[in-house]
Amino acid sequence: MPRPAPLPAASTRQRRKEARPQELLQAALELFVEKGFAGTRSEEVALRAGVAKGTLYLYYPSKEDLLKAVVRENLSTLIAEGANIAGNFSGTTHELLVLLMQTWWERIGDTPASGIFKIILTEMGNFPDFARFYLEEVMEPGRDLFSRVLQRGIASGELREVNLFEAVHVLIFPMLMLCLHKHSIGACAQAGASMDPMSFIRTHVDVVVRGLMVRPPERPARR
Amino acid sequence: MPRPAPLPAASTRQRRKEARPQELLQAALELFVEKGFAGTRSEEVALRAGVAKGTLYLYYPSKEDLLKAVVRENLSTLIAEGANIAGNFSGTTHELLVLLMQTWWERIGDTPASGIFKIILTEMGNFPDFARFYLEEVMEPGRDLFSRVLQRGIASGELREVNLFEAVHVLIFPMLMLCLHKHSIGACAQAGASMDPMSFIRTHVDVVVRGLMVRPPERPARR
Amino acid sequence: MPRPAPLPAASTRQRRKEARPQELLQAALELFVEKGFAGTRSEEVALRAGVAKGTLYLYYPSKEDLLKAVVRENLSTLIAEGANIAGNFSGTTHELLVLLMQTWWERIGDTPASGIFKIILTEMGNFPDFARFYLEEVMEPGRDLFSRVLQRGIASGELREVNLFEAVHVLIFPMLMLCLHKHSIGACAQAGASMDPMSFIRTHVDVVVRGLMVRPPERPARR
Amino acid sequence: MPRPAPLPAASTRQRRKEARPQELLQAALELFVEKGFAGTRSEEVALRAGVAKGTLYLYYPSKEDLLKAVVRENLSTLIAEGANIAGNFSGTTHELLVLLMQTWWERIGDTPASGIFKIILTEMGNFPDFARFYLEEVMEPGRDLFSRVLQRGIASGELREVNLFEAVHVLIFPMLMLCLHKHSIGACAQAGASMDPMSFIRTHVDVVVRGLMVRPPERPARR
DNA sequence: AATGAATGAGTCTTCATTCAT
DNA sequence: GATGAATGAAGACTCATTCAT
Repeated sequence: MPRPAPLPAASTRQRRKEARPQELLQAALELFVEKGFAGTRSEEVALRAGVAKGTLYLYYPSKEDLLKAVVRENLSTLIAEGANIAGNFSGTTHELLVLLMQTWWERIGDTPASGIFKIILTEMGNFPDFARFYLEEVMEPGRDLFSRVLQRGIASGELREVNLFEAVHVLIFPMLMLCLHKHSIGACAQAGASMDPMSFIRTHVDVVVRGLMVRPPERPARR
Repeated sequence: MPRPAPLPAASTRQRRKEARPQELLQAALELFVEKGFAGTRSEEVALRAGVAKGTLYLYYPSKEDLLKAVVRENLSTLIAEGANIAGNFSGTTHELLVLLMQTWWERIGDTPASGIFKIILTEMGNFPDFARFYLEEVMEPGRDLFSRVLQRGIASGELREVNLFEAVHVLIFPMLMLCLHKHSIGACAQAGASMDPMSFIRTHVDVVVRGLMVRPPERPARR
Repeated sequence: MPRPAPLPAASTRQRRKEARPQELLQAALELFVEKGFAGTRSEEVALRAGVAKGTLYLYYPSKEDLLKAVVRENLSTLIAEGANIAGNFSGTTHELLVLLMQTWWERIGDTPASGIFKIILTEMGNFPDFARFYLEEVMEPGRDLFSRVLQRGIASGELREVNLFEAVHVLIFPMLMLCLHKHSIGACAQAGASMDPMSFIRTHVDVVVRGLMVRPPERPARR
Repeated sequence: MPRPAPLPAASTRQRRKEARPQELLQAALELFVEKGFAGTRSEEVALRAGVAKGTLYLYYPSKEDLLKAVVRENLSTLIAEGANIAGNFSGTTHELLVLLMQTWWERIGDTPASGIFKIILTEMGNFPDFARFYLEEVMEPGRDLFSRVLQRGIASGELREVNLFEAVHVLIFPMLMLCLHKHSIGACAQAGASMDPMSFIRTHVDVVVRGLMVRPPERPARR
């Protein structure tokens, strides 16, 4: 990919200016996840983003607006990723679920964006529009995605008939807890034997898919 | 000032006075869960407990101490219940797990004490001793309990050999999410189709235990 | 001066509490007049009233509300006094006007309440409801009062027919300027020969009433 | 980029540059009058003058200096006009006073410069040098001017002997109030019946001069 | 010269905590 | 013990001023 134009290379100031919103959102996400929204001072956010107190307010008119921007930013990431991953797939349902979960972990779980779940969890009560936001834009699409996958498996005879709504949550909940865990206990030094997320995901999907199968393989292939 | 009636019950005032710490802890738990620790005004706690601002400080020297008392109180509840539930049991591992989970939900999940998980999750970062507290007194005992149950199942030939540590989390994580869910989305009016926890727990344990079985029943017994 | 009743003498705290709003309004009036609303720090008001910063906010939810309370308080004083002064009077129009003006000066002009005119003047632009407030509750009643007095004089043959609206302002404007003057130049040490307000008022009314008379006295009685 | 037209007049940019200080002072005067000095943001001044925030500081080193320049500028206008208006006059004192007042209104009262009185009034307390400034350069010359006019009238037998100092203020105060009025109530939409200043001035001078006359005309000539 | 992004001192306001009653 | 008036440290936000472009 040749980059023929030597580029006028916008001045440092200009370049910073364009990057600012992202940098501030990044810093805010981290701090809101670490210390909570109310527990984070707006100056801390600015400082972590490498600017002064006042600069924050050039980009976001209030701390609350900053929070909203953080949520919007990271929620749309989630939505986009979700839709993206669904795609066309032709393997077994088991394989599809493993792929979905692993991809999701790589793209979100293993990313600062994973912190958004903690924010949503804690601030949904204080900012009711987050609830609508999250339900409509994330939870429902996510549930639908997994519902369709399970239905596909049932239709193909791979899986037995179960309460879809509940089964979907059996699949999803551990993934969410993995994110929450990462930003709570996982962030504490004391935490002993930590889990390898990828390995956990394989075990999780393996156990759940087996549990949903009409008839599991005679001889467990792996592990 | 004679107190003529020896009375089996202390005076109302006396009774209230003795109940105060409990009432304050109760109010604090609720508010800390709803709005977060930093987002809760100490006067709110007092008011919800039916006393004046100053009274709170007669019982707890600071808001932080109040939080610590809330956590200690509810964590010890957790511990006590945990030890209580384990007990001697002679049925199948599946039955034992269903019993454990249902009992746990009845005693804790369906109780205000379930909010403690949200508090722990959000405040662990700000109050590092909570981490030690929680890890040593709750998580490890809990993990051990379920580890032993699974090992029992493996030993008896019911379950296949899996990574115990991970399998335990596949069992536990959805239970924790159930609590967190209850205090976030579950508390929002907008939340659509809500889940019946008891039914979810049955499905969850059913799916996971099947997924862990050496060879699941030829004919699914239920559902 | 006997003080027969030993008086239950409400506790100092209680007594202060009841006096607070007044004391704060008093301090706020003074400072807003001296330095303008925007130029006065809310802490200054509190300090001048002898309380701490935070105490102000126990009584008035914001600096702006404090301003509104100051205006309301002093405007209602004005209104009350105005109605009071009008009264029944049986002397000449000249005498009535002198009495009105002198009373008004004693009750308001020579009082901290006189500062309200400066506040109204400067803040009317920033707080449009003050305009309505002042117009309806003060200016119009005041204009009406003086209009009626002049009409009385015209009806009795004392005064010639003039444009009432304008004549009223010829009477009123110097009185208002006297107040404004007192809180601007009058408050500056450098101001040289200062004016005796009472004397000025006599001269003012004397000149204006003569100027309005059908035929002034052959021989000026005084001065 | 050729600039073909040599142009007899300096480039637009040049012209604008030379006009800048005036434009800034004009904008500042308006805003300080509307919202007060403390209530005006320096950026607003720049924007109203059509330049960017920083440009203001190329001309005035601080907001306070800007205020001082505004006051100086408009005070010297006042002084110049004052001296200008006095002139040689040969009619009656009444005619002279009407002429003086009307000219003053045309040149100042009906001009943005009239706002200076509001600024002086409100900022005299915060900027004590304004007091000296205003007293020495405006008030005293003004008082002297009117004093001389009245003395001329007394000397000529037109006017009776009165306390000159007070009489001068009876003449001046309504003129000042006219200006203040224009920038407060007069600027509010709600204000009902507004006054025609020129008509008011005639009535005012008429009434006051009659009131000062030794013996007013047997038959009032006008109105 | 002109701009406007950035700064940080200064304000308003909140709220944990104290203490006279 | 209980109260709630009072306090003042702390935090959100503004805006005069600077300075790189």
